[in-house]
Amino acid sequence: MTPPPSAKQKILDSALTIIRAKGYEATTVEDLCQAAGVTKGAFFHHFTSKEDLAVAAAEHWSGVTGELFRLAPYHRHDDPLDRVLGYLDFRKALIRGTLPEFTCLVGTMVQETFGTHPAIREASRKSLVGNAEALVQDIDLAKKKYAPGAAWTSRSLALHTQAVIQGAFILSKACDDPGVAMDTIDHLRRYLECCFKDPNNG
Amino acid sequence: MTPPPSAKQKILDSALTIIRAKGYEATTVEDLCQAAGVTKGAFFHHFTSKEDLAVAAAEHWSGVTGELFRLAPYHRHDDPLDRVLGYLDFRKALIRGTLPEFTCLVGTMVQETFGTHPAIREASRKSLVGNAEALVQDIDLAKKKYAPGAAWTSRSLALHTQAVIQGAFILSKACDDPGVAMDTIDHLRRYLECCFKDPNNG
DNA sequence: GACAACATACCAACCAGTTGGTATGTTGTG
DNA sequence: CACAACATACCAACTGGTTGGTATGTTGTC
Repeated sequence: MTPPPSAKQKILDSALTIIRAKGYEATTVEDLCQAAGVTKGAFFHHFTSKEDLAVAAAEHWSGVTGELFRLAPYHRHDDPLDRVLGYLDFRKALIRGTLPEFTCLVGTMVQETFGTHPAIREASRKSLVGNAEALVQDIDLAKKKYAPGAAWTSRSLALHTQAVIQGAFILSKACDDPGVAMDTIDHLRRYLECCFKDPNNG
Repeated sequence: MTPPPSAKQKILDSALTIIRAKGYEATTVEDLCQAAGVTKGAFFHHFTSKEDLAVAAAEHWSGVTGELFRLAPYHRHDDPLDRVLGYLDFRKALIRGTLPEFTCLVGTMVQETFGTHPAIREASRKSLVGNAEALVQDIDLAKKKYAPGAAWTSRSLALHTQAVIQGAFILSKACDDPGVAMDTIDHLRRYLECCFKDPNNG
């Protein structure tokens, strides 16, 4: 049924894991080849450079996570605010296992490469902003319903959710404790409830 | 009066700038030596390894930023909530110049090294948690005054502020736009106001 | 047989760390 | 004070292993 995974797919899948565990610079091409079970010839057949692989990995990440959120159950709620809060509950539920398993590839990469690899920065930006944009519509509907006069924009609040989630990962990494990320998402959820409770807030 | 800066100090100061711009792994020992105007011999006289330098740089960073916040004007407010909000205004005001100039050294380093360099992770944790702990007392006083029955702990909220600020930097790096970080700090400020407005919130 | 998908063998550049040395204090002692 | 013994701060040159990337096969398939 499913065709055997090609070398390209195996490299991309390995990249998600290894770069999240070691970072972009510390990950060598040979690390990726070994994890994928292919040779360097195969690697440079499919990618022109290590940077090219990182850009492709960011796009692969966008595809994987985009699909994950698109199919998630929180979209079933009738109320747009329930969908927004359900997104946060879903993000919190994803925090399990080891840190490299639940933290964000593009957040990790952009931290290292924003000043040195513009192509990776841009691919990371697209992924992060794409996640935010998937939220804007529901935030906008909830705003019209519950807080039409609020000072903040839906786009700004959507970007804020992504920033908080990224920050939660950094603190978790520093403390080597997934619980710190969960606590921060709890605070974020409380903020959103607050945003939609009183239209004069903000 | 002030003695000429020693090689060690020059290396540490250079490290703050260069590691923030390029990340830990991409920064070479020679990069640091060149920026500091010293030789590799001097480097390895003062630091046993590149990792050792990173730990020392994180501690240097803690000292520099700790002093900056300790001397900042927001402590003058009589009301503890004003001091907490004043801290956020101060953090926002620090966002100027280029990204490597205002983003956080330890947040950058821990992202790359949490799984590979435990000593750097621990030094980064101490710096981040230290920043949070400097806030806990004022948050606690404000909580007793304005929201004694709130569900959240002062420590958890203090850690949350640090997480949001770190996340703000990541989004700014991805978008190559300091304004994104400012917007996120505005949201954080609104959240804190909300936390202390109604003791039933949370 | 032409072309894509790989594998093998290899290289030049780079990089963390070493070596062997000099110059300038500092300290203990008669 | 004088002077030996030692420590600190620093430098220039070198090294051995690593790394991104290349050049050249080989193999399966249309």
